[in-house]
Amino acid sequence: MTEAARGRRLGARIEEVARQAGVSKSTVSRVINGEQYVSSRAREAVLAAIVSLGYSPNQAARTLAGSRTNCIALVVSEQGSRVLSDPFFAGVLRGVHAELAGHRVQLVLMMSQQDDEQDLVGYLCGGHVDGALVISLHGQDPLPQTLADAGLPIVVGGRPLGASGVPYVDADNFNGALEAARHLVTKGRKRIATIAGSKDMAVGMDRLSGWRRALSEFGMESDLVAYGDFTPESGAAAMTELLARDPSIDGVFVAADIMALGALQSLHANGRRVPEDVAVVGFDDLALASTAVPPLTTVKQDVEQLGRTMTWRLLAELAGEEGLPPSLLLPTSLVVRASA
Amino acid sequence: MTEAARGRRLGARIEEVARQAGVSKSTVSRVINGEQYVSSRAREAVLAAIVSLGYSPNQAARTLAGSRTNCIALVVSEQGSRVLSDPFFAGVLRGVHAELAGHRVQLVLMMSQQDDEQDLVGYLCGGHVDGALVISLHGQDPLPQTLADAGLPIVVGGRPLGASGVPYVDADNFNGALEAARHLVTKGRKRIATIAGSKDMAVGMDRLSGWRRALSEFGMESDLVAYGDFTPESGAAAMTELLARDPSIDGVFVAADIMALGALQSLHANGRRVPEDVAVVGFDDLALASTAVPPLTTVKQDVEQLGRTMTWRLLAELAGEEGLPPSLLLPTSLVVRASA
DNA sequence: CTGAAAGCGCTTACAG
DNA sequence: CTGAAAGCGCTTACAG
Repeated sequence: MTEAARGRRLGARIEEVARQAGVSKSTVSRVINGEQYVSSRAREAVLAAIVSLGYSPNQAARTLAGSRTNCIALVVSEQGSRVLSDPFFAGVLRGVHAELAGHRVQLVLMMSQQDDEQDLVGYLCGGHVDGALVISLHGQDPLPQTLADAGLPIVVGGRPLGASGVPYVDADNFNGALEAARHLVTKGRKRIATIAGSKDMAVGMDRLSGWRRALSEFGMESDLVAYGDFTPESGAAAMTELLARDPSIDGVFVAADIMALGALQSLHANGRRVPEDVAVVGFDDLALASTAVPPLTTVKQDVEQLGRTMTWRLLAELAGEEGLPPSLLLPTSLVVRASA
Repeated sequence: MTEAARGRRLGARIEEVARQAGVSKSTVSRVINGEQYVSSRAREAVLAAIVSLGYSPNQAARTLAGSRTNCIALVVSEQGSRVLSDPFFAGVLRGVHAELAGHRVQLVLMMSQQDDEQDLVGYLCGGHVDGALVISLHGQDPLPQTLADAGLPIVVGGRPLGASGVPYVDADNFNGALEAARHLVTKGRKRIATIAGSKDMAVGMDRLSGWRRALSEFGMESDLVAYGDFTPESGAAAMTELLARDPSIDGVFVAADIMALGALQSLHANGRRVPEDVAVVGFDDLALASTAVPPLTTVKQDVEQLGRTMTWRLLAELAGEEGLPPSLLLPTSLVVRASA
């Protein structure tokens, strides 16, 4: 490896900046770290020297000397391969990146493989990052609790089931589903079913609760529930099951667009017209919702905003802000298209 | 910030490992770094101590002391927001991650915003990473050359136009396009056009060259060229233009599936049946190629393999391997579906 | 508001 | 094959 690649002999040291500015290393350090008690004369001299030398502090040295690492991790707790193609992941990543702009904080991407969760925890808690954003949790994943217990500042994307008291940001799934189901009632639907997500994920449960609440508001029975696993196939199977249980179904709230796609296929195969015979509302507002046949009425969640808010929350905590809300819910909105 | 979050008081130091193993810090360091001259007795004692203490070396200290950082960067040289939703990016990321597994090398994700390329270069060449993977270059981006000149080991994804002598990995665009065009000839097409990618990207030019070569093999004229910019709209516009220039077109090679989608729309709007009147071949084999109407015959490139190979090449260079090929071309394969 | 000095946890010649 | 010592480039009490 070349000297340059190892960061040696490349650019100035803090010592040279100090010399050029006519102050001590301590003062340069104070300026770099934005500390309070520095005379404006010293500050200006240091800033000028930094620019003229093209000085950039050595992060390894800063970290070792006890300050922060200026790195945060984005931890994807799941089979990495699948998740990376997920539009959810892409949206979150976009948001994280947007929020990080101008913060001089690097993003380290980590994926927990089943076999090396020990390594992951060791790395994260070993002082290599200042904090972590954790997304894509399945069921009762112990990771957030483990990290939080170790004292690492974290923010989870989506309400974690296995951890309490851990800060998280989530879409307002309950109210989104509530609005979706109300919309179906408003459209005159009398027999409204739902295709819910997995029982071991908060996102599934929260959307189911919202649907239940809406029906109970109108004194309707909430007995028509089938479960899927966020695949089109499971959506189709659930829809077929529901139609068998009650052929008079005239409305269905599907807890994810990806499952709604399967439900549309099943409805078509069973001779139902959408929305004439059965109105369908999805959730997420993926790109494919608007190109579905018919275009899907759905609940829009802003995934990029989720990434931004998680990042903001974490950076705020790292900055020592007090009184931060432990968790945050992002509003959703109903996007009405042809399917309901 | 808590002590734990700063990496202090958490786990053992090299000193404690040395004490427990009954050797010096130097020897522990040698074992950790897999050096040759360590007695097997010492090695075993150190390994045992490491396990029993749950020791994990402090990366900042290792970096500062002059060894490598064990971080590589994935640099996305473009408006981050767009790229992240791109299936190309997702595929590369998947490959990079897969190849990194077991290497104890962290991935730092960086995106070059137009305004802070200076910062980017400073960070990358400032000794914070051992090397970089650079993807998504538009036109004559000077970034690869800049990084290479600074002595940073890099591997570029896709042949860079603005840099010579910089190692890169790319799909074999020339031969892929050659095969696509030959396929059209084989199918009896007499008047074959192409919709090429932007002139300022190697991927566009290489695919165009392959198409040209195939037609020349058969003594056919390669005059029907229109250019797009890798959007469906540009594909539709280019197709419309081509049909206006020569209504007798009966085959078209489109340099990207995403543009082929637009071309299909244009053909439909102009009353052409696919493949009866005009046969269409795309490139990439995106998921949407198989669900297009009609399903698209296309040239498959393995994007995940691209990510893997880039990573392998970089790690090999960092490991000091000699005689590595400066650049690598990955084979493509024709996937025949209904459109041609 | 400022500087001298110690120390962060490793690696690496150097000497043996 | 092994150990003692210097040094990587910063930050941080401490004293002024």
